[in-house]
Amino acid sequence: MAVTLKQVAKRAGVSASAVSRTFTQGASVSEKTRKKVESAAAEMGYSPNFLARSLTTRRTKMIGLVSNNFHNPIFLEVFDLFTRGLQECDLRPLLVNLTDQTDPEASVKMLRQYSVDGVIVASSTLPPSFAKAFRDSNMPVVHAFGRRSSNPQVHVVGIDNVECGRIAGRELARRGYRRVGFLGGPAIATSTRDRFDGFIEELTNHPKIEVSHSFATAYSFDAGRSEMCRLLAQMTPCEAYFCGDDVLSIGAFSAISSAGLSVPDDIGLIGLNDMEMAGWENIALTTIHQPIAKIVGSAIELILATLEQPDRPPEARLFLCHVVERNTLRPTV
Amino acid sequence: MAVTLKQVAKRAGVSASAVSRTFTQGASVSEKTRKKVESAAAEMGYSPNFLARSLTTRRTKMIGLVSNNFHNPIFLEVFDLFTRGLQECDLRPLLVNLTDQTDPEASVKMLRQYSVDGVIVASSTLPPSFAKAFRDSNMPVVHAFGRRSSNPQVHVVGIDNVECGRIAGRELARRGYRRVGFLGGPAIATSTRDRFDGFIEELTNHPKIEVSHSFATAYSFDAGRSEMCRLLAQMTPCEAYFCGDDVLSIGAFSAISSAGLSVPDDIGLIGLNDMEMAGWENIALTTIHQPIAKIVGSAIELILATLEQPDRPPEARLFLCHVVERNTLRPTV
DNA sequence: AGTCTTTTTGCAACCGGTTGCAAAAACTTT
DNA sequence: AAAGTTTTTGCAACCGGTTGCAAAAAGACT
Repeated sequence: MAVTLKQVAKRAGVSASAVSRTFTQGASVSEKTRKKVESAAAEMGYSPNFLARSLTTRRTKMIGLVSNNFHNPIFLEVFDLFTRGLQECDLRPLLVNLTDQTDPEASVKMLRQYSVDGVIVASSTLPPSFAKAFRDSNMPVVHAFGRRSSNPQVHVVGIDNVECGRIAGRELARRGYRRVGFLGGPAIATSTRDRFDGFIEELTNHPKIEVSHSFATAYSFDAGRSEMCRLLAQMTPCEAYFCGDDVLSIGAFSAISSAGLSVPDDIGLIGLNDMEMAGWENIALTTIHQPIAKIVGSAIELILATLEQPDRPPEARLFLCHVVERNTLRPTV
Repeated sequence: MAVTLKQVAKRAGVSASAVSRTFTQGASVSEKTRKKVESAAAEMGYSPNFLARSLTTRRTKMIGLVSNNFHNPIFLEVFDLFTRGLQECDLRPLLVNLTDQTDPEASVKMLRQYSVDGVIVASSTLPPSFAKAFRDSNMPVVHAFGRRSSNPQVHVVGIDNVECGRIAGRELARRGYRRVGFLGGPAIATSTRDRFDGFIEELTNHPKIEVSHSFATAYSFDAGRSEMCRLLAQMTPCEAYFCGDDVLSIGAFSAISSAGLSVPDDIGLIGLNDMEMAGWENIALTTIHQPIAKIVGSAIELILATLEQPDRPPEARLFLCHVVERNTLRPTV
């Protein structure tokens, strides 16, 4: 159905190679034949078939974009940034939505079958071993929002979650809270564990502060809300909570309001991410800003570099985070 | 690098065709050679290259998923549903993010170059002509969340936006509001115009009700908020507003609270979509429910059917919407 | 005009698969 | 065991391109 190179060659009265060369960057064609080919191609509406081309060039210009965070609103921003960024580099994202059913091996196999040039794993909950599976299969891979590891096996771009935990601990201490809690995401998620560790570590410097912790079942509004309901019902709640994610904070916020308590007067909250919604005036969440545009940009840059140079040693790029003060923590005393 | 069919053939001591047939549904291979091939393939870690295969089969099993709604949280739900649904049908979404820069022709060309089997346009703001460009280029296409047209040129799956406008008008009238407003999305968006038309039409049945209207610059929180701020400043506001989208409603809500007014005591709001967030307890938006899971499911079903039978006459599948009552309209009198 | 360079060109093989066709192999039937 | 039928198999051509190579064409220089 579609016009092929051969048809164009015939029409232009040249060989197939001539046509191919006209559409290949930096190939040797005279101005005269180039013109002939171009006008024939234009008349017939020809454009080269990328997949056929990829067979010999071994480049599909497709990047597997793998994620399992389709329930956290921040990922809409992440997808927007990734798709725009990739498009600007002339790459196309082949999307993989990891559900509980899909096993890792299957997605590795699938992306290999489609010969993607590289893979970006965008998730803060998947273990490093997941990204490594792609590496083991000889695909360039970058784990965005992933965990730094002591001897990195794959490229990681993200934040220092342990440091974020410390920042949160420091901030609550600075505000004079004496009983604080950590309300994390899923206990198995690497990001949760790291944030927790940093939080605890920082607060050991403040022995007078009582610390407790609990985990929500997911990074979602509902999980945050029901975990906070549980906390409010069970015991005397803490004075302030560090929630492992903004969407958890908002869920917790909702639970606190429903219980007839006030944020920040009765209970303080600090989140993590600084997603768009955190800045909405009716939410106004005090939170730790994660520079997602930088992370995404850097992840793309890194995957591009790795396409050029596949054996580039694994690198970890971690960006700094900072507190954005809004209205969910009481003022410094 | 990757293992090829020929290498497997050699190892198994059979012809290339035998290997190919082993991996092709319904091809004729004896049990004996199939076993030989399968064990050789397993040992070598072979799996067929889909793109090479697509050259002869003319099926890539890739679907272009085109959208421009990366700022409306409901689209995270939409992407989740689409990607899961497509994966279940053994199809892969190639994502295209239409920005203001990318022109339609370019994306048609791009998806043709990648030989996608079909295209799903997921947008409530693109004109029908956009989807038609794919059709004109001989690609199966379904416009999800699109506009019904009197003589449909492409498949459309969505809701009846005019009817939604009527529902909103009827609901506000039923509650005894006497001065109501339409706060729409971008004035050029087809969905906005249709919702507006239905709203006005319905309210002509209630001549005693005063109606005004205005448009936000985008379907976004900020746009909704700033438009509502403008309305509150300029004149005596209406008693209730129909906002063209939930995220606009939430923005408007925020503006109203900031002005020291109460929803629904001072001003009532009804949205459209019923996105996840509308149900969050601290928002509790009364809104018109759009059955997105049904829409997405139906869009996938329709694209599948069109792959089988490309000349299937264009079809419009519109789903019914209904009001979900929460806390942003005053009780019926 | 003749020789030497450089550029442009087409041939043919290849990328990794699929598939129509006819021959070979395996069964049935008599 | 021979003939007929069905199933399995490999050959070779093809899908839509790219590319190394050697020959042809164009340009530079005596």
